[in-house]
Amino acid sequence: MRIGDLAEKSGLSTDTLRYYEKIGLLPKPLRDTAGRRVYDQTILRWIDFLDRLKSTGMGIRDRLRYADLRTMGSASLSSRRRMLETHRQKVVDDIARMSEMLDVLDDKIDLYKRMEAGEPVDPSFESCARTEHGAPPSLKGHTDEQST
Amino acid sequence: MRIGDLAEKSGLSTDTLRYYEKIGLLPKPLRDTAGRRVYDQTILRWIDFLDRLKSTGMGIRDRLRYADLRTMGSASLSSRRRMLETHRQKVVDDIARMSEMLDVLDDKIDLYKRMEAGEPVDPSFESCARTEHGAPPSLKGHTDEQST
DNA sequence: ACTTGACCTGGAGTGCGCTCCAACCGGTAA
DNA sequence: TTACCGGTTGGAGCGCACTCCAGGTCAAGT
Repeated sequence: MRIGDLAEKSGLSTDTLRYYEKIGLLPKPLRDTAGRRVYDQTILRWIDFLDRLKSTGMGIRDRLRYADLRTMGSASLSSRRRMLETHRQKVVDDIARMSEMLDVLDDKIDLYKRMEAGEPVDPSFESCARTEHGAPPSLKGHTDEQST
Repeated sequence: MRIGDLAEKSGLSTDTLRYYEKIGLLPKPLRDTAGRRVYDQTILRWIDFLDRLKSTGMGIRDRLRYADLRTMGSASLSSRRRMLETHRQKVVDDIARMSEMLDVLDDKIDLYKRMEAGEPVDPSFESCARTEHGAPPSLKGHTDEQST
């Protein structure tokens, strides 16, 4: 498997694969007689896991640290577990934040729909108190142009 | 309310507030006689909403576009609604991806705990087939050093 | 009167994460 | 043989989102 095949299978560009190798995220692969990188299938699992770490918000530093620990073998097992547990908590927190935002968005989308329908809406009585809608009692007469 | 107070209340730095103003995310505030920015309380709701958009993965371009639409008033209501609906779907997808990752992490953390306890573990039989653990039948004898 | 501190502007610098490029090399097919 | 294709390297460039700094103004407190 050469770098082009791996790019296709992994969804990363050849440039990105070489970049990941350069910074140490990917192990240095074997080379064929012409000096070209030759990959084993197993690298795909590692890339997939790296992608997951990245797409769930782990930065390059931590991914690099995890990759380094991985090369150290079983001696680093507990360090890696602790990293994953820390990351797990971040993911849990992120899911909570995302879910909250979903409520905010639903309220807002609903409000906009009602306004588009020409329904008279007083933002002060909107259910969602944590968006920029929902004026406090002290503010009166603000319109969507000011608050949204 | 001056920029320092707003920074404290919003959690953004004064530099960031000025930067947001420069690129157009925040409306240009009034100035006092000395040329200093004076903010109204209502800006806090807008900043909070911008923060939410950002922290749920909306990039600066789209936030800028939304901010621009906002300044156009009610004429942009349906465009804004469509943007929010698009973003809502992204958030839903993100939550799904995060939740999936949670399962992956739980499996992996559990595996590591068992390995730390000295329990013999054959990664081939691991429950989680979508991580870099869980070798396909064709691969045999790979150890954590190769696969994790 | 002087000092302190918050503010002002414009512009440079930073870190992340790629992405692109020039210039080159080697194997294969017409 | 020639042309092409897919690799190789090192290094430059880019978009995002700030962050920091120099050098200045102004208002208020001692």
